Parts: sequence; structure tokens; C-alpha cells
Amino acid sequence: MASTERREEALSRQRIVDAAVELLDVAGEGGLTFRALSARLRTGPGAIYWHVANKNELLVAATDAVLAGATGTDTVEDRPEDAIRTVALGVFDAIDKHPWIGTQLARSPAQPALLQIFERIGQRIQALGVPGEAQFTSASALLNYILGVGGQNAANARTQPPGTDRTAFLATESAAWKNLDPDEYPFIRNVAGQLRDHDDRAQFLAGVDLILAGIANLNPRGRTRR
Amino acid sequence: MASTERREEALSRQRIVDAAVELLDVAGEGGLTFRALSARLRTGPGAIYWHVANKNELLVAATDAVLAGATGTDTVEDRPEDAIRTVALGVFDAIDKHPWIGTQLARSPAQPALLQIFERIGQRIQALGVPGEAQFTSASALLNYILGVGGQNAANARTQPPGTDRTAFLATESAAWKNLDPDEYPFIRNVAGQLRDHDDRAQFLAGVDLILAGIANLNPRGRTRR
DNA sequence: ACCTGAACACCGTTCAAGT
DNA sequence: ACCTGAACACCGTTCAAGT
Repeated sequence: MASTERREEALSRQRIVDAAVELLDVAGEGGLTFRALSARLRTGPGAIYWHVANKNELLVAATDAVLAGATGTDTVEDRPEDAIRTVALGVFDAIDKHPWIGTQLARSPAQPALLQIFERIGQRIQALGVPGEAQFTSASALLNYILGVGGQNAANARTQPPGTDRTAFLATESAAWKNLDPDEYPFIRNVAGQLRDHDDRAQFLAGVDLILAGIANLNPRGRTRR
Repeated sequence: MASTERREEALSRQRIVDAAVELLDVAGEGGLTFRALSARLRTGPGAIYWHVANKNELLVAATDAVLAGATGTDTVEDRPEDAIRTVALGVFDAIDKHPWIGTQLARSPAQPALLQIFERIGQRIQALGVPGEAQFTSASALLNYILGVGGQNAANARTQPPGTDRTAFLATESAAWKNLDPDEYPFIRNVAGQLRDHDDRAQFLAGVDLILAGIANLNPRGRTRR
């Protein structure tokens, strides 16, 4: 049995980033600490700095590591709208699983994973026949919407202890909306019921579809392509 | 002249929040510190805790203070689409002026100012004749898009030293896009020129219009109302 | 080349003590 | 009731010293 004894692996950027992702997942955004991380890796805090420049670089790398495989595989045969929905849902689901990504994507603009997502969306926008000048705007609108939803989901996740029942949370929130002043918040009171019963993921997709419909409207060929 | 001597005003929540806003504006998100804030208010750090529970509450209050007057005045005669554009631009401009708001809005979900913005948008969605079930989704899509753009703008502002020339920044970024691998990033290379010349505010509005067009598409009365 | 861990310069927050 | 400021329990980051 002595031969199966746990071997000490050498420290590496890869191991550090993996451990950071685990720590963020179990302990939340506040849980990633150089002390906690080095304890987990059985080393001193200073050792990490040999492989990673600082905490921000570590967060960027952790986000990229998670997002890299999350945006789905390109299937050239897909209709462009469906390919866009796939990418969007990939980001949505990744943030749902790792809420700290949502915060990080809203913090670091040059995040490489973001560039790749933007490229994927843009190629499909192009395939949709959107006129040249409107392509940049259309792809940006989609990306910004996706990031906005991600940020809000991350914020919601942060207020709840991890693993809180989502139904209970929505019920509480919905009840609070119903108690708002009817003169000041008639609309919100009105949709409070929809908040309780709504499906986050479906609503996210509906928003994507709203933007896609707006984009189809730009297309000189109209929206009845193929 | 002795009578015009600076009088020591009593500490108050109001004065604390005002000072926090000033500090955030001049020193950025990292500049708001209980020590820096108390020094500015000529008191000790502990004194602030008598008026404000903690730093998060202070950030929420500071964001609300800035956003309160920023979303424009309701003009009942406006066409609903224009009223929505006004609210959206109000938020956009507020974040442009105080980038730290963009980060904060993506962090705290129950932010009261957000509720008011959501209400304003929702009322106009209703006025547009959007069917009941789609109202919540439509208003959410608009809000999430607005927050997404705000978050990205805040992130961009954070990477630049305050007061950096925007044109120079876009030129650098655009040049970087042009240097990307043509096989991996054909779309981004293609729109790099548009990045350099684009107007943030106009592009933001174009995105709002995309969503509004998608919403009009839902409307059984069609988009030729009135 | 890579790791160790004490030390530095900060934080947010608390709290006994004052007025 | 409100303010003071030292003290506590943390941070991220650095760096001399080790192997």
C-alpha cells in the first residue's frame, strides 16, 4: 500500500488555477485567498507568486479555464440564430454553475474568453446577412445583454447562502414586490406573480430572441431567410 | 473675517454619503476607505459606523444618491419608446460620469435605484401594448442590457488611468484587434475599424433600439401604434 | 529555478472609553 | 446620543533566505 501513497506534485500554473476554481466554487468570491490557496496546495503564499503575477491574473485565468469548454462546440450546419443561442446558453449555464464568473466578466474587459465568445457571436451575425455597419453593434448588443444577465445572476447568488432553494428565494422576493407602494410601483407589483413563477433560463433565452428579432429587422433580406 | 471661519458640521449619514461619492469620483473604487473617508470628515473610522452599518451599505447609498436624479424626469407626453430611451441614457450617462456605479449595480441586486429604473421601463413597456406575459421579460431584457453595458464601461474605465484620452484608448484597442490571428478571429479583425471610430453612446442607443424593435415585434397591434 | 514563511503595509470592523 | 482611536483579525504582496 505504501506505493499508492499520495505523491506531492510540483506546483504549476495549471494546478494553481485548478485549485483556485475549486476554492471559488466551494467558498465563493471571498473564499479565494492566497493563504487559503497555498494551504490547499501545501505551500507558502509566496510560492504562488512565482507562477502567477497577482490575484487579478489568477481570477482571469480561472474564469478562462471554466469558460473555455463551456460555450459549446461550433456546428457549422446550425442555423446562425441557433448557434448564437447555444453560445449564449453556454455562458448562462457556466455562470449559473460558477456565479463568481459573472462578477469577473463584468470586471475585466480584456478577458480572453470574452473575445472568443464575441467572435463566435459575430460570425453568426455575419452569416445572418446583417449589413456591415450594423454587425459590430448587433454582436455587442448580444454580448452586453448576456453579460448583464450574468452579472445579475451572480449578484443574486451572492446574497443567498450557496445552495439556497431557488423557489423559496423567488417566493420571498415576489412577496416583497407585492408589498410595494401601489402608487409608486404599479408595474412591479403587477409582475410580481410572474417573478415567482418564471424560469430564469427561459427568460434569458426570450431576451436573446428579442434582440435577434430586432436584428432580423435590420436585415434587408427580411427575416424569412432560407 | 472670524465669523466666516469654517464651521465644523455634525456628522450625518448625508454628509458621509456625499463624501463617499466625492472620494469614489476622484480616487476610484479602490479609493473609498473608512480611514480615508474619516480623515476627510475629520473624525475617526469608528464614527462612521454609527451612521452606516458597513461598507456595502455605504456603496449602495452612494449609488442611489447619484442615480436618484440621473434617470431624467418623467414626461407623460413622451412616446413610450422615447421615455425608455431617456431612462436608459440617464443610466448610461451616470455610469460614464461615475464609473464605480457600473460595478456596484452589477454587485447589489436589491439596489433601490434599480427598482425605480425597472418600474419606469416597465410602465412604458405596458404603454406600448406589450401582452401581459411578455411585459416582465421585455422590461428585464432592457434592464439587463443597460446593466451589461454599464458594467463593461466601468471595467474599461478601471483599466485606464482616470482622464485617459478615449480616442487613444480606442486606437490602441483597435490596433490590437487587427493583430489577432485571422484564422481564429476573422470577425473581430473585420470590425476592428468600427471599434476605433464608434461612438459609445450611439452604439448603446442602437442596442436599446434593437431590443425595442424586437419588442414591437411581439405587439399584436404591430409597431404602427397611435 | 523554484519554494519558504516571516514581514510590510494595508484593509473593514469592533469596542472600551470618553463627552 | 454620538464620537474617539487603539486594537483585532484579516488581506495582497514582497523578499531574504533556503534548496
